[in-house]
Amino acid sequence: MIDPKLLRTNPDAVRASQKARGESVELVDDIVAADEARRSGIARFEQLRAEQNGLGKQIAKAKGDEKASLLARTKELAAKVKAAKEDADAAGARFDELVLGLGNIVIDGVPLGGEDDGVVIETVGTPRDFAAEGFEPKDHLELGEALGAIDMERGAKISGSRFYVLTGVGAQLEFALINLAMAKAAEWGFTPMIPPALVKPSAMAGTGFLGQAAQDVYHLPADDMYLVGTSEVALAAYHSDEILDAESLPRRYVAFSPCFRREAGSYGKDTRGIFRVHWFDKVEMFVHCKPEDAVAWHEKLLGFEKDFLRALEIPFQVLDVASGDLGLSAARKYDCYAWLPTQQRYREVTSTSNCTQFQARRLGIRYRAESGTEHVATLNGTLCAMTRIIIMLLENHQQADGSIYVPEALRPFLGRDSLTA
RNA sequence: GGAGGUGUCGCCUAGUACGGUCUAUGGCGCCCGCCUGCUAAGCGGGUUUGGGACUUAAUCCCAUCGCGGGUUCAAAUCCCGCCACCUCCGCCA
Repeated sequence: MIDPKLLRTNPDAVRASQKARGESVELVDDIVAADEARRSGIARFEQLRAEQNGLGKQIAKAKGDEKASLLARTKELAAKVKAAKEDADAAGARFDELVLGLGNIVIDGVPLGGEDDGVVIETVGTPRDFAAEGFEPKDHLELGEALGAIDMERGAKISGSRFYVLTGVGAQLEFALINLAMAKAAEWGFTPMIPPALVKPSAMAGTGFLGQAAQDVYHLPADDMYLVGTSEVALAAYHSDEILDAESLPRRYVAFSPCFRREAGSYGKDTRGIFRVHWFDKVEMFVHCKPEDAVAWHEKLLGFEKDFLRALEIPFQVLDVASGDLGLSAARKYDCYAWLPTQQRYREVTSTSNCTQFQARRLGIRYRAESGTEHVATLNGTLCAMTRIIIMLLENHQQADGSIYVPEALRPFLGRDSLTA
């Protein structure tokens, strides 16, 4: 949720942000009107209620006839109070409904536009020239099957399309990646976490995944629970309705969790292999910090992501994601796109978002500031999405003989320097 | 899943049988001040959270006793539903 005060003090900023997102600007006017209605409703209720409270005190002391006449008066008032309360509640609900659909305020400097308007701000490493090496690169599935690392057919047999089984070295590779990621994150000061992958509606709504993104989320109706698409959900909700000590910030968490995505609306896209699947495991970084530190932490998270990809010796680009492609919660987002040889293009492997105070407001995560309390800022960033990274390792590090070079950083965790069939 | 118990403003706690000076008690901790060679002790005051009135401060108003409803002029207190935790039983990695 954006700061409701902003609607009164600077509605133009909200309109501009909404426009940048390619969303309805009229919605802002509706919300401003709803806010006005809500506030006047509350004022009316509070005034009546004060009157009623005053009478109540007199009644408590009164006796006999005086009490009877006071009772008659206050009964009438009570009906008015009840009606005013209902009006105020309805206006409040209307406001909430509208304001929760409003995306975060886009940070100045974010490129304007949609999916294709992100700006490449950095390119790291150089894609290999397989032609010069004298062989045609194989894709990750062909390589993975030859190594006995990926079993798509049985994945589909067990769970359907877009499911897989990591087998043998494939499974070992994931464990090695998890351990490398966790070891690095611990060095950077993150606390390791293993949170639930099944969460309540409040956690899902608080992180902004029940809006436009709802069709991509698995819901268990029998229990009204959701399968998370990222551990960001649990790590954000971890401190919901808490007031943190300022000295305890920034709080840095790194979590391992499975991630579930319905991939509705991506029918026919990336159908081969494990690029786009309904479930994968991920190591995710999450930061709760003071609002004024959020931009700096966003850069740090991006730095950690880059460090990890560099350690795996994978060429990649950094994209400053355009305003129309941010998702509800993010005020700015950087994606890392790694080079995928068989597609001759960069594909997304990580994503880091600065959600400013948007999620914290919805979830009630505050800290004690010099004067009063203040909502924290939350940020998240992918450290290692297993399936995507496995793809990149297999394809980028394949050798002419079908073996896979293992980057030095990963060797201590995998216990070998190459993968062979 | 079954039976019972508990949930009060950081922590502990009084209050709930009987609805109304509950404007929620006391202790601990913390903050400010006084006192005092220093420290401790002592003394006085403050200390839930959110919203609002006011230019600020002081002050005041509304809501808030796990959450949501209901009864009532009036609910921490009575009724209903839910949630969390504890104990026991059953089941289970």
